[in-house]
Amino acid sequence: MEYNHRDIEKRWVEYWRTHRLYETKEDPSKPKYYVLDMFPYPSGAGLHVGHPLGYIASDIYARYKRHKGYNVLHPMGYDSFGLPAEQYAIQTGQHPAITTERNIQRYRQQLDQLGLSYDWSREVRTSDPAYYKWTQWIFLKFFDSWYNKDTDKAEHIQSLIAHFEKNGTHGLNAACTEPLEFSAQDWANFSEEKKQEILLNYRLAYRSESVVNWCPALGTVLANDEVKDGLSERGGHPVEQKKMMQWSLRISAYAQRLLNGLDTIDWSEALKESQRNWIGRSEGALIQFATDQGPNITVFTTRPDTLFGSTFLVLAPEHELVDAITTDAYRADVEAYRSYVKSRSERDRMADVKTVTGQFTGCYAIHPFTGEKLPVYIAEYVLAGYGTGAIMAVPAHDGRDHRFALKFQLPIRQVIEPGFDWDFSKEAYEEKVGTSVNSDFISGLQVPQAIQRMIEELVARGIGQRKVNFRLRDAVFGRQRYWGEPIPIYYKNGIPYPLPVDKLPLELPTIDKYLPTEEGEPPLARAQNWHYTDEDGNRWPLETTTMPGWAGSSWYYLRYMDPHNPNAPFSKEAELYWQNVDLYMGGSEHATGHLLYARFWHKFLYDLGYVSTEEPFQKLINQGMIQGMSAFVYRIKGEKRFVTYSKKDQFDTQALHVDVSLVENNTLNIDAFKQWRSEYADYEFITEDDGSYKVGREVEKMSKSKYNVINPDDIVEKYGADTLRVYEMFLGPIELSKPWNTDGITGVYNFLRKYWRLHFDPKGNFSVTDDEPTREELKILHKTIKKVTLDIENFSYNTCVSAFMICVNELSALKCNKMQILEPLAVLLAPFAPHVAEECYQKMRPGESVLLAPWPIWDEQILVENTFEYPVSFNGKTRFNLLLSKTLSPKEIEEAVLAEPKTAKYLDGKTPKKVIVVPGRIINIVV
RNA sequence: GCCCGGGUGGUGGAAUCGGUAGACACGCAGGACUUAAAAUCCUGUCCGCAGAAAUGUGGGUGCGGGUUCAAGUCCCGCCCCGGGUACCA
Repeated sequence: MEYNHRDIEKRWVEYWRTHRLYETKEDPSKPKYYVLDMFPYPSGAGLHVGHPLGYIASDIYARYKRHKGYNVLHPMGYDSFGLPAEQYAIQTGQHPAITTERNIQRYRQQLDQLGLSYDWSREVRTSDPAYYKWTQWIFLKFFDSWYNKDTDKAEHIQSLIAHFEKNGTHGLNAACTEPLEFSAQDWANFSEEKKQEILLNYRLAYRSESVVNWCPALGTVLANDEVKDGLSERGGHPVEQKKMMQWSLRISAYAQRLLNGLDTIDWSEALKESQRNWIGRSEGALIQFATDQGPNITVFTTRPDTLFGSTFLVLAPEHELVDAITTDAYRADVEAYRSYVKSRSERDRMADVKTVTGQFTGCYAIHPFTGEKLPVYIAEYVLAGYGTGAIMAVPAHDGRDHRFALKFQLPIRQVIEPGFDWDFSKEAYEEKVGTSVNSDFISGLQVPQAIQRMIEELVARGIGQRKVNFRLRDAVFGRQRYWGEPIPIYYKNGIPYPLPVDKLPLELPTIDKYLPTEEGEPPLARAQNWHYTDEDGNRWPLETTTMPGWAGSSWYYLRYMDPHNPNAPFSKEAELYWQNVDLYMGGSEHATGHLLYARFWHKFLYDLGYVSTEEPFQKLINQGMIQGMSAFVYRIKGEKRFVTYSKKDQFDTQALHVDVSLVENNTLNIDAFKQWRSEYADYEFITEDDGSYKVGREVEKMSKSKYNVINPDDIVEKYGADTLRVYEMFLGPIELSKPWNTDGITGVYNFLRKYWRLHFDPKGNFSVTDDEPTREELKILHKTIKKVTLDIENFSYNTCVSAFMICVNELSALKCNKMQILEPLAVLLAPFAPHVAEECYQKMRPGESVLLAPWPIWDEQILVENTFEYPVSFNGKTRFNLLLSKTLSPKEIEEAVLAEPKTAKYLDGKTPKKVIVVPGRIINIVV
């Protein structure tokens, strides 16, 4: 009998399930540890080999922590609202809930095969009304809250109303959309509608105009990645930028706290840096410019010290003052330019710096100090959403302004002296280092002092103020889609009101088609009876947009703590026990989206007293992406012939993706290919000289459409879950991206067989003995315990696997079959290959699960070495090794090495200048 | 464009603190066992050059510079690849 993974894995999966070893209860006698994976979107393509990378890595840690005596929460669920299911529904008419359910079942089946230690009794699904009831509940909390900048936290809207009743806006310091001013008397006299409108200006969930990709032909809003080169990906229709009334969440109120919190959590510096950049705090000033067309223009600048170098102003084309300042002579040109900009996405506008475009408005601003007339332009490189949507251009000290000035032949005026030669006609000098020149009262000051002095002067003259600006924008929260959480709001005379809590969940209605209405209303507008009937029997229309994909994923980690609670999102007790996630594993593509939104929701819930921690995820690890290795065949254009890779350049060819399952060692199975694509059955193949057809290869994202998806099922079937688990960890560091390649999998499979054979004789009989281990065997074991323990703590799983291989190789060479060695080894291996470890462990300790065994501890005494083989190098080049006692002092080592006959040879008669001795490391002789 | 990663043999990768570059695997080559194959086991394998071999010798961690007794590791300037860029999740 040989190692039989099918038999072993089936048996122990069943055992763990019936013994409920993965289920977790709150247990105050043990320390808690919460290990979480970013839950997947259950796509129709099923799980691919990239998904398990993070799941296995976190599973190993969860299992390790259980061995270490922690009460581990390790749940899993599904982010089951999303666009692909809706797309599929549009095409087939199939309700997204049905396809989603089917996909989830497939995911579950695939996850179950991998031996992951999830507590499935805690599963959550974002599209389940029992879950999204609480997503809606949290939304209503946002709606009922405002942000008090004095207490620096969210408060109930009642305290704002109380403030208005007492003082109006006087003394109010609140996050808002527009600054407002009114008295307590005014407030008392406002109509109900007016009051509600004012409150909306302060609520954390509010409505405002924001810009979207509008596709008139499809009658819907598109995501940026549904737009390619200004056309919709579906159908290729033109897409324009359009302003639309939308729900937003006031995340900007939390910008500073989101920034500060980063210092308290254990995430990679790279990830934190991404979030810092995304939040984008910058200190500067607002400066007002008078114009010859009436209205003042307020600009935001981080470089008020360069005000004297400003030679023109630029407004975002969408800026609200554009109409007011444009002179009649330029109105037509300005309109034409604005319609051009409408066709450009924000990303195009930022990415494309080579094409400089803009339009003069005919308006001139007045320089506040020199009185000089500065032309006012509109240009796409100024974005409406950042700062005030208007800038003072300083071409000498800003690259974008410089390019613009060259294109429109505007003056470039140096106001900072870098202290070395600089050709301002060629390039802007952007560094914040140097001395102010040509700048009146700040001339001679260094940049930081010049900035301060300028702001003081602006404030003194009443034409400017100090301002901290954040790049972080409020998060648009409405989607023109069907497959998302309905927003629990109804409208009375156009004013939004919250649905009473006892009406939650507001469930998705059934509709005939998953498309927008003919009038361009979102799909929910198709629903019959999409109304709220109040206590008096009045019917009010309900909100028709739904929540974005990130709504449900912003708090799911809290629901796992108490997943079936019908009365609250989670109980106070469960929250106090589990607190927050200790280890969060997921892809780096979520660096600024999900991870910022979830932190924001968490802080909001903290302000309201629902959670007891300020940050949701203490430690976070990004697993790398497993990429696909796409294969290509080359069709000769206009002919019925394919040409092999090495000869493709002799023809004009077109590369076509070919399914990677039809390729082995870069050789295409031509018959299988013809069967796969019958339209190519009569094609001719120009092959290599040996008659084979070689495909081209390219590393790409794993995707169904690229025919490069590798599914874990076949590997589990052929080699078993343990092999897949160990292999994926062996591939390299978890945070590194790499293409999937099964070439090395036999090495891992052989290792597990070799491990198994330590316990069984060639006939398959269990053959472990109680003999006392030798010192050498103990040394191998303890070396491995140390290495594996430390490497798990560092999440360096690939080197753990190497350590296991070395250990098993060495034990095999010694023919070691001793229980005192193999029992601790089984515990060490259990997090990585739980099935085979359980098989071997239970042979040694019948009826006891390896999952519950305590983690072995290494004995440093056994590992002590008293000699070290020093590499001896000459001028940094290693020449030979020298075995010396570890007890020698550096001086004795130096003497020993100089006495060594080989040393004389490399000295070649010269005297050493210097001998560097690092005890226990290296000897370097400088000649 | 901007922000964040990454680049080491034929391949995946190791080198945890600036201290022997290439651990552990895959692949390849040779050998043992076998009628044969598979499986297994053994040996070799960064690249040149010299040598029958032992060995000697030079080069080498994307490219170009620098710091240091010593650089894959630190610093400066480039090149290439991947991810994100606010309605994919």
